[in-house]
Amino acid sequence: MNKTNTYYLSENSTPLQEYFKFGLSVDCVVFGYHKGQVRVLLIERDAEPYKGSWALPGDLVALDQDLLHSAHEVLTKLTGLTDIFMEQFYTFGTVNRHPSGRVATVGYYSLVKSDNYSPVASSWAKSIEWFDIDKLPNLAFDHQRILDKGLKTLQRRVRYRPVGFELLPTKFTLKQLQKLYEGLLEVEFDKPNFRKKILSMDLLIQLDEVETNVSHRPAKLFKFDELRYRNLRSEGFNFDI
Amino acid sequence: MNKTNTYYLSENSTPLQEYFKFGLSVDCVVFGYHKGQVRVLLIERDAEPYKGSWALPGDLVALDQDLLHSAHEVLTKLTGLTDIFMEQFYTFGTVNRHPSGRVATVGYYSLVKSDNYSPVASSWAKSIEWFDIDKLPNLAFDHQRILDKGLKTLQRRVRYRPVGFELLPTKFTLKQLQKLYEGLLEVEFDKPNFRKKILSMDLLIQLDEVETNVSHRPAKLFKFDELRYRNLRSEGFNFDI
DNA sequence: AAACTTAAAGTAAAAAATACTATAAGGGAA
DNA sequence: TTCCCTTATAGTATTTTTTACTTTAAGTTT
Repeated sequence: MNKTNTYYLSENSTPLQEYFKFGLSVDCVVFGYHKGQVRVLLIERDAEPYKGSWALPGDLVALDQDLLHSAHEVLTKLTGLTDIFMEQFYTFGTVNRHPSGRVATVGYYSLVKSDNYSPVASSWAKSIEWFDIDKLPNLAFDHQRILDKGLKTLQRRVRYRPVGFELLPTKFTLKQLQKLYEGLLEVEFDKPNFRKKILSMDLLIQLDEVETNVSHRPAKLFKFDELRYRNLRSEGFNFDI
Repeated sequence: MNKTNTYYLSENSTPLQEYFKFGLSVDCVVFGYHKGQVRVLLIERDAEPYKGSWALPGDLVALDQDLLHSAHEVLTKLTGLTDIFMEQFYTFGTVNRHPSGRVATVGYYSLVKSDNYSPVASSWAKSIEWFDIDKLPNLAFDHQRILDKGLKTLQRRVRYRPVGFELLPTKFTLKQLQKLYEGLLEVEFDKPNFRKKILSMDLLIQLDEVETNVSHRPAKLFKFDELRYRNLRSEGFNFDI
């Protein structure tokens, strides 16, 4: 039996409504940054299937809901966060990825300061927790694959967009910035060279302040020059770390 | 009425089966390269909705079919091409993007040699044609948006993946390769330096053949070393032009 | 054979990345 | 107060990569 082209012309015997039986879900890979460590937000499922397993926060999309809206709703429900930048990265649609039916899931990722709030488990999650990216439990469904792909996307995009600056306080030291990128990209940079590279971009404004409460020479504080970044971008500049 | 979390715990009144009414489709943005011009393959619809309009080749996915498989099937049916590198780039799922129901569509793009064959319109397409990327007709559904996003993805990815090699004959000269990338990226390269850069990647096998039917010194022919590319990739090598 | 065209190899300067050294500025302990 | 410790910041030297350009080679055309 030919199952293709059904929609555009009824050339085969499969009725149209047989195609409209997909479930569509969103899964959110919420990355958090805290003291040099990248974490990811997971929930412990309190429902079958995979009851008791850890999983990415996600949910089926309602018929009258846009995808990004759905992703935001999931995130807000689980973490209380609103207005978080989220971005789609891939859609996973293998036939047997879900035991309860044919469900394709659209992956979204976001990046937040994980020490800014405490996520609260909602009703369908037994608990919710941050996990360091290198100490993950076994995950439900194909969520490990989704997480991996999300992490790769994050690491790629973080190199070409100054997304990372959003994870720091408004005033920060170059060391903090370096630690941030080292944590996100899982690499180490040479300190003097990292300084040179960042400062040569001319994207930071040096403040007349230094850090306090350190038992050594305090570092100067900087802030991100967002206006200048926008100007440079429009001139063809590409942020690249 | 709370419509969320239905799947994981029945906290609200919407029955589970109400969520399984999505249609899922794939749309293929098939780019072709011909004499310095980038083209895209479009079909003229011979069925409602948008009967008579031009559209991207695409179709609903059957419940027992994987996404990529579906995309390949569409492409094969319309163009006769098989074993073409195709890649997912984005999923479009706006609530009202499709007049006949809630349909989310997964976008795939591919790159082919457009002068290698003549695509044949299949039963549900009145005609099929190559359009230069800057002379497009009005498109059905949200296909213009899908095409735009596909083109942007292509231009980004073509820089750091040897996708472009798919557009050349198996045996090609370095000049052909250069012209190809110049066409795709809309830039010009210095010939000796382009040579050096490409050859230093060690991704080409030099053949014992030269081009024929040219009225000047014939160039050596090369072929792409796919095995070596896979090996290099796994060692962390990144193609970058 | 000379002129012409393009391939292919080579070379030298400039720029960028990398590795490392030196100095400065604070706090803490003696 | 002075010396020591730590980390910030500045600076330098080396290597690697990119860029611009020159030379030589190998074919065809006249």
